[in-house]
Amino acid sequence: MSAVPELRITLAGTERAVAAGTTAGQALDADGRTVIAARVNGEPRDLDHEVADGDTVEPIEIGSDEGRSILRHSAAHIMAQAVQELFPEAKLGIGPPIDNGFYYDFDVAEPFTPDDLKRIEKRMLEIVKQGQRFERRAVSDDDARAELAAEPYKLELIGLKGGAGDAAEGASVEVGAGGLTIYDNVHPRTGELCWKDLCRGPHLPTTRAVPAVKLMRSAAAYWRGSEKNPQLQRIYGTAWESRDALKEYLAFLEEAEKRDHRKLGAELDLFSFPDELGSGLAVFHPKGGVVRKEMEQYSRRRHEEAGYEFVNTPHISKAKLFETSGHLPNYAESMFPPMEFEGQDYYLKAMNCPMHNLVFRARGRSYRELPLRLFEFGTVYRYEKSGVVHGLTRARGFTQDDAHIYCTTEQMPDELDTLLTFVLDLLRDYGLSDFYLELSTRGDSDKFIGEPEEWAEATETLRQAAQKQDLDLVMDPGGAAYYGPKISVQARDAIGRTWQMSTIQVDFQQPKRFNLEYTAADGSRRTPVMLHRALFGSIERFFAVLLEHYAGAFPAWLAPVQAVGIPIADEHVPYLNDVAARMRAEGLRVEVDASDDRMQKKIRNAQKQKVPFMLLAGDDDVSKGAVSFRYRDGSQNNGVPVADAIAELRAAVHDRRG
RNA sequence: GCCGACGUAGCUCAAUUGGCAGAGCAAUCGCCUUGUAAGCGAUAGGUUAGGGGUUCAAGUCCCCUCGUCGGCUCCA
Repeated sequence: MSAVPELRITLAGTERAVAAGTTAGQALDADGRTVIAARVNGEPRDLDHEVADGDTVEPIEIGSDEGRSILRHSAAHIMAQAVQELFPEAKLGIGPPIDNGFYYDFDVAEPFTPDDLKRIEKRMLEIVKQGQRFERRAVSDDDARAELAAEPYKLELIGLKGGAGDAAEGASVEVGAGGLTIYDNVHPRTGELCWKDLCRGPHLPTTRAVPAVKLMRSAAAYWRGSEKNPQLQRIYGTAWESRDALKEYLAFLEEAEKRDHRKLGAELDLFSFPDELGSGLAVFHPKGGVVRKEMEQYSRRRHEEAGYEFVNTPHISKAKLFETSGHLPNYAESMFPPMEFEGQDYYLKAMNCPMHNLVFRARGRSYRELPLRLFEFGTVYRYEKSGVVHGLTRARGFTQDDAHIYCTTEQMPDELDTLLTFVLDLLRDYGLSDFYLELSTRGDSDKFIGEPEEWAEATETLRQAAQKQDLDLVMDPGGAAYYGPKISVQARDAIGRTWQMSTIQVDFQQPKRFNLEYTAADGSRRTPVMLHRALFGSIERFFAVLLEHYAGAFPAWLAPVQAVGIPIADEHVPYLNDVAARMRAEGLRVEVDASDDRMQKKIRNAQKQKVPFMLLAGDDDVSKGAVSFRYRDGSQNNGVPVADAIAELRAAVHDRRG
């Protein structure tokens, strides 16, 4: 590298001279293990990409988001190579990096077995050990077609190039916007070509730069994401910048499994899904009922304070109502089939809004009544496809905390503003604190109805309301409901997973379809704007989110049993019964464990039920008129006078603390 | 709905690969029990998801139905 400098590049913010032919890796002095790629003028590139005069070159580290994507994409290549070595008939689909890992789709005669996955993973580790080089090569479309003649799916992707919007998710990693490139995997010593794939890149310099990789599962997936296409076999894997990072990820998965609300629901005796009822239909047990009742009561109180009026509507209706609302033509297949009697089709309601519209329309409305906020815990039934039901988060019958707000166009900005603040405040009260907002807008599809100007205005109003909150705002183009744009509140839970919580939707359509009117101050008749909003989404779903967020250890105000009295010996039971009675008189949910079990066993049982407070009493406590606290975390506070203990419980419940 | 895996006592899991359905926990009964996560004993609990088939013999093999799980698609 003693040649006369010929190029000037920018490195770490300072300009530097390098010889012509210098690669990004050389410029960065990259080791290929921690710095595994480069960003050249903002574009990710391989380390052996030659820099040009005036380039800005930055390192990409393997542990960064971008670095992990490159690592995972490279791991997907390695997996595909292993698969084709072991299953020469396998045809390649696509293989992009995804959150926490990667996948690759294959067309094979037989689905992969867990045993196959083990063999594939073993072969992958051999490839990693070999240290094959990833080498980039530009090809013409025709050459690519010739080289990939045996890969029908790749040929299809080449044909799609340019029409990127049409391509399946992930296909852009194969064929970018520019010319086609193929990556060759080359044996480091023999120079032998081991494998190749159509790919935009970039990649790790060699397979050896994969520090930790593991195959997770296989499953079928439709080619290019369409039900109409054949199903390919997808293998999911994960790859990380270190063994420790992989271990941490696996521990996270284990923790998520422990928190699974379906599992906790059974362990804590909260709810169940009896087969006799049918798929996706839950029964809440007494303990789950307590949690649910507390959730509802608090919500109801806050809604009352916020000016909502409570309505009740039936569970079934003549078909005509849902035709008027516009739901039946569009969404008949996700409603339960109708029951027919008295010459009419009756449907189970899948949404509450049409019924609320009827409440609005029941009499003449004045502008003085607006905004009119109608609230209902409305139970709806949706015929979810059999493969999608999932515990309480995707059920076939569930109760929405549903409200519809009718207001004037002029009132809408203020209403949205206070609504969003109200929603976030309430979610915080339930213990969620980490949010971002998503704004879902109209897409190209013809499923969206209504005037573009109305959409634009509503979208802008939503955006302004969102921006007043000091939260990140993510755009979701095409994600709107067919009748209007929406804001949704996304919450991160205790272990960092995000859940879509509340939605706020603007609807210009239904007021028109239902001929909703109010009389304005000047005596004219006008059509109100309608806002749909649910905070929990569904009570069941929110229940599940809280259950997983708290890992079953609900804060005292929600806990089914807030305290358990545990006697040291039988003779202390009457004393604890008396303490418990005093606490119950204060509205606290307290039980005494008077069973034949030993005190240690009782503690274990209460601990497993995640009861917030254990109140122990033996001779010491009885003589002092006290109880000894044991908290869920194992800590203790002994000899607390009963009056203080009651005050402590009351305060914890009142403040909605642990 | 599609692909795959799975379904044994309330729960978690056995059953030597086609040869007598069993254990721990939970439940019930009894004995015992003074300090922070399992005291001891006994009893009861099953048409092996349901139905059909192959076989001298089926929890085990085959087919159908139902359900669950993991994905795909979908989520107004």
